[in-house]
Amino acid sequence: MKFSTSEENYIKSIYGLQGKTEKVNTNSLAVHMNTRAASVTDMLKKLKSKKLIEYKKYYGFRLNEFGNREALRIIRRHRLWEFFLVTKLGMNWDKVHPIAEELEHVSSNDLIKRLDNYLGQPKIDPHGDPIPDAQGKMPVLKQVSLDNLPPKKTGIVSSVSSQTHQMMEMLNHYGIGIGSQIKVLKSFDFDGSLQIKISKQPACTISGQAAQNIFVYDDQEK
Amino acid sequence: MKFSTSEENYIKSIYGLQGKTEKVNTNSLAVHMNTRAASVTDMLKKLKSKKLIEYKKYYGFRLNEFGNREALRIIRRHRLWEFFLVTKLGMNWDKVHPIAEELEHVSSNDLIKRLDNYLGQPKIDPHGDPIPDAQGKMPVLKQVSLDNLPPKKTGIVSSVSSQTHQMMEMLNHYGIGIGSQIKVLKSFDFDGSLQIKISKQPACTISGQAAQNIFVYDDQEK
DNA sequence: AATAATTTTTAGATTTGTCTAAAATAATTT
DNA sequence: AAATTATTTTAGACAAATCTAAAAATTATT
Repeated sequence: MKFSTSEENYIKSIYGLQGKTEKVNTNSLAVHMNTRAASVTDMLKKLKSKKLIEYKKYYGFRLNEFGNREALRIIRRHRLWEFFLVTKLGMNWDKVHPIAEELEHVSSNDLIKRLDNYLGQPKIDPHGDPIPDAQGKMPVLKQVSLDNLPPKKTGIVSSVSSQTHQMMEMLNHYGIGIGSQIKVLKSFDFDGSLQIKISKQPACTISGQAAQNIFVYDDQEK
Repeated sequence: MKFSTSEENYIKSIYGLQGKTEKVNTNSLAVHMNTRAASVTDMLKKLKSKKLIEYKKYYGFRLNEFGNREALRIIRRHRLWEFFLVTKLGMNWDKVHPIAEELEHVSSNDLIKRLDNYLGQPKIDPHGDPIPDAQGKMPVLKQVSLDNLPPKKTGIVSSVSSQTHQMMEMLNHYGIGIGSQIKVLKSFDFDGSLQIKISKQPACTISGQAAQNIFVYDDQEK
């Protein structure tokens, strides 16, 4: 089934809110979407008629099974595009959201399947959020900053906490990017610095400060 | 200035039609866009009020300077996305049009600039159509099928005339893709077969029939 | 429990883009 | 040149998505 851009935006927002509370109320959705309560009510009727939500007047609402599946499909598209924009086009992670907001509504399953493959089936987006798989399952991967990765264990770089010019310069220099496979060879208690190895590159050393700002997830977890 | 998806589609269609005839008439645009003449008239009023077209009632219309610039920006986006879909995601060129139709309306200049760079500033899309540059200039590059490329002259593969499984298998095998730099070392009059060299690969031989279906453009032209 | 305050819904209007049917204009034919 | 035909525009309606203002329902307060 196909949904309009507006419907998709509502679905996504409801999904986001119901994560925190059990049932969502009209006003909070209106605030979250920067619109009026009346507009929300109108859309709720439509989403109900399309069987995406449970909704009782004056009571509250939530996505049903079908609605949740749809939300996850949209979130998957959004996060894959964000990953693309950062890793392939070199945009900063704090700039990609509004563009992914537009790209996520392009509705071709084949496109998304190919994009996913092209990007190497990433599990975590550049903000560190998990990317639902094609079945709508959210990977549960714990991320740790590089200084907390046990030595000899490899991790995949999922995100970096700042994308200042200075930080990016250093990461580029060492060949560290999102998706890089990285292993801590040795950590020095003296100053917290780490000797690390990135696949197919010679070992190098980075400061503890740098390591605190690089996040990785466990390679092996299924 | 920002335009709606619908406005952009009209701009693009007018551009396409006025290429052939001098002024465009309401009915032909309606047919071209699969809509009614009345809808076209409505939109013409809006495009006129936004100063994109010259339009005199009952007479005809055409894009003005500003409208043409806008059309070329849209076409640029469309063709860059087509190039992306074919060269990066491996889609067939005869499948990419409807997806590019959606992607072309994503309106971020930074996105397009980066996409262009990422793709290597391509000049020709996978259908063999020129891609306007950032200033809206259409490159004028003559394309020839590989069997017509003079020996010792290098060309860039711009398109292939069929994307059957069999064709793609062969191209993959030889490492020939859109954007490949290719040189004819020797052509054999006996059967039309060609010995060719693709940059960074050993020389190989392809049949005359294959060569007729591979199009290249002149490397050197500015 | 009655009143006040808050939240949600309805009623009706607006904007964008579309449509059909009818009127206006232009082009063709006799 | 008058009549017929074709094209284009207008008038009025409709669907989607939004809004404001008022009414209805719920929740909180005295």
